[in-house]
Amino acid sequence: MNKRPSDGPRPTMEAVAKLAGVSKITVSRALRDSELVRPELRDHIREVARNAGYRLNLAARSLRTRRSQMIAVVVEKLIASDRPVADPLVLMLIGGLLESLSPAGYTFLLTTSDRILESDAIGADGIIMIGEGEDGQRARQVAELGLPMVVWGAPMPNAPFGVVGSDNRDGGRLAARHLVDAGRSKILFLGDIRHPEVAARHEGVRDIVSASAAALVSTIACEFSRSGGSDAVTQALDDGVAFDAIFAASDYIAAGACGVLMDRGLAVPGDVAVIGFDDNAVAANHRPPLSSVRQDWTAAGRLLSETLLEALANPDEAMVDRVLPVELVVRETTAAKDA
Amino acid sequence: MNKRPSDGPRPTMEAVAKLAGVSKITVSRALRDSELVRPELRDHIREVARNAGYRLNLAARSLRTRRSQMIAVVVEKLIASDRPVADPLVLMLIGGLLESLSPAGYTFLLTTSDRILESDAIGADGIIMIGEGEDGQRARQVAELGLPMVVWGAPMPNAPFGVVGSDNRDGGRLAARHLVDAGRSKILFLGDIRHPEVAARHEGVRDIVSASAAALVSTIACEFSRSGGSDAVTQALDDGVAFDAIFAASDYIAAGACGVLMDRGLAVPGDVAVIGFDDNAVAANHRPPLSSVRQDWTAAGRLLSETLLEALANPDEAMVDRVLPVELVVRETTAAKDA
DNA sequence: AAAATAACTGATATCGATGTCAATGACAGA
DNA sequence: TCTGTCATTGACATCGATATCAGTTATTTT
Repeated sequence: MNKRPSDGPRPTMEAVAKLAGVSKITVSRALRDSELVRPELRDHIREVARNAGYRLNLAARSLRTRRSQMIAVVVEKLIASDRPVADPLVLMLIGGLLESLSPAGYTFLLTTSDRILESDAIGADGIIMIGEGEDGQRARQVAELGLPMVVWGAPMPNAPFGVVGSDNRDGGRLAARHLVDAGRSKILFLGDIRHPEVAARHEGVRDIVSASAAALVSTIACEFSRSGGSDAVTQALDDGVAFDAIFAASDYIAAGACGVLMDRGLAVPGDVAVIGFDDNAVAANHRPPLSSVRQDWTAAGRLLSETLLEALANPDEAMVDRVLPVELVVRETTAAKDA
Repeated sequence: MNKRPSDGPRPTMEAVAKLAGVSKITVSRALRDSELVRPELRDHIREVARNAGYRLNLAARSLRTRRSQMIAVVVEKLIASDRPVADPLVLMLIGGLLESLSPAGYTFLLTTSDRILESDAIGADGIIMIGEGEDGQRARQVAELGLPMVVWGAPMPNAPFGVVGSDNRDGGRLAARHLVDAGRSKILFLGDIRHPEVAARHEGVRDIVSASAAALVSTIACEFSRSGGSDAVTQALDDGVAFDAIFAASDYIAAGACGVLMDRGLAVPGDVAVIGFDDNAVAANHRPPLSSVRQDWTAAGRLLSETLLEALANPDEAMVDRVLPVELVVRETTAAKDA
């Protein structure tokens, strides 16, 4: 049997040491695979420990070693029903994080930025933050805590933390070029460019239109939600803006936009081509299937944690920002104009 | 200024005590709002602590109090690209958990069942598990760790843990009754009934058909994914099963099913009515909009954590299972047959 | 065979907080 | 003046692990 016999409190190292006839420090070493302990003795101790149902006390270890082996993962808000952070993609990112943090012996503390700022204790060795907040203010505040930190977002000058993010500008370029190639010439941009990542996408779009015959006819700020998209398109239509293509900063926005267009009798992609961003489940399930720009969130998670782990290992070196490539996913909402 | 002046290591209580001219135990009490300390002195100590940039060392506290104030939240797997657990709904649940765990002073450790089982230390005061795994095996294994535990799923007899879940059977009933009311009589059930929650939905459906003129013509096991749904329907069609309604165990399955039906020239809901389960973003964004059975995940999160916190407070009392109501959401895929 | 080296194992102090119980001073009542 | 009570504050031990340095044997070297 490999459970402890009695149901009393769990044994400590001291107890295991007594059972195995050695000192507790030797138990400590044996369990940590130290070469200082004779192999047979080590195995013996391990067996004794297992039979006794021994489990390491993390609090004690952390206190002594001054490392908690925990990483705080900070999200802006979890259930703001329509922010991008409530997206399944965030789960993928978290999956990627788990995948690389766990083998390195780290566990994973989930919080929001509000909470980590107000709490009087942290108990993590480092921070991974998902989304910088408008202008990166939020990230700067969290960085004040003084822990090594990496954030997912757009690179910022003079940031006191590392940044990992998708190549948003290139994403904007890919999408815009695709629209232009499909014969579109009047692009409507939906998204809030105060958000650094969206700003980068916007620049990408401008890179393309300024080098072609197409034009960026209007930019309308909106929330990252279905209703944000519908409202924005409604406004554009009511304002009499003429456009034959929409670049939306998220798939949700794109879906909302499509809905309004079709309700008003405009064909997608016949009259207006639409492309989203993220390539989430909504895009693939949309009718007609939505073209989009895919971000590789699992890879993102891995890269974030790798970057942080490196920083933890070399506290003195400055952190490097990293950029992940994005990929154009062509579906039906961006078919060529004449097709 | 409210940051510590020098960049040395953070001060301990001992240091704060020296600065404030008291003993460290008094500092401890002051920071914990004990009435044992004279109010003015308490305020003074707090100010000194803040100016010194003092932060409580959680490891030390945990070691002494034998409580970590952390709850492990265990998910089956995070990125099995198409399992329900990779659903945004899980994020809502997590949001609900955070919402009630944080005010109670608990933080939140995210892991998978694999990892919690293999690790040699836990460091949490209790466990919340999302999904029991097939037959509840997984949950039983995790329960062996000996920590208070609550799982999200279907109630099980003799479980060594508390169970909180939606009223799946009633969900099955609501959906089936709705289909019957819409004039359907040959229902196809898509979902794996080895999964306890799906089994309960299946029973609910049978409750209704056995009390009406309708029939449950076939039950086909499939994965919780779009492709699972397409495969299952394809099989049913190829086998020559005759049906005019589909109950799918998730919205993804339903979406996959609709795709195949329409590709084969069958109208939804004209020829076949389809209803999903969960009511996630895919359902609302589907064309035509998908009817579904909604689970309130945020409430679920709250209920899970409340149940666990109660168990933590009264270790001796047995845990009670709890059931959350579900709600029928009627959209277009289940319009009446003759309409 | 003596001395030097290697290979293990152990004793002690320590990480930073808090529970327990003792000590101090102020003040009321006898 | 002396004792008892209340209100505060402090000393000490302790939670369970690990770093450091000091032993204790084997093993090799000369």
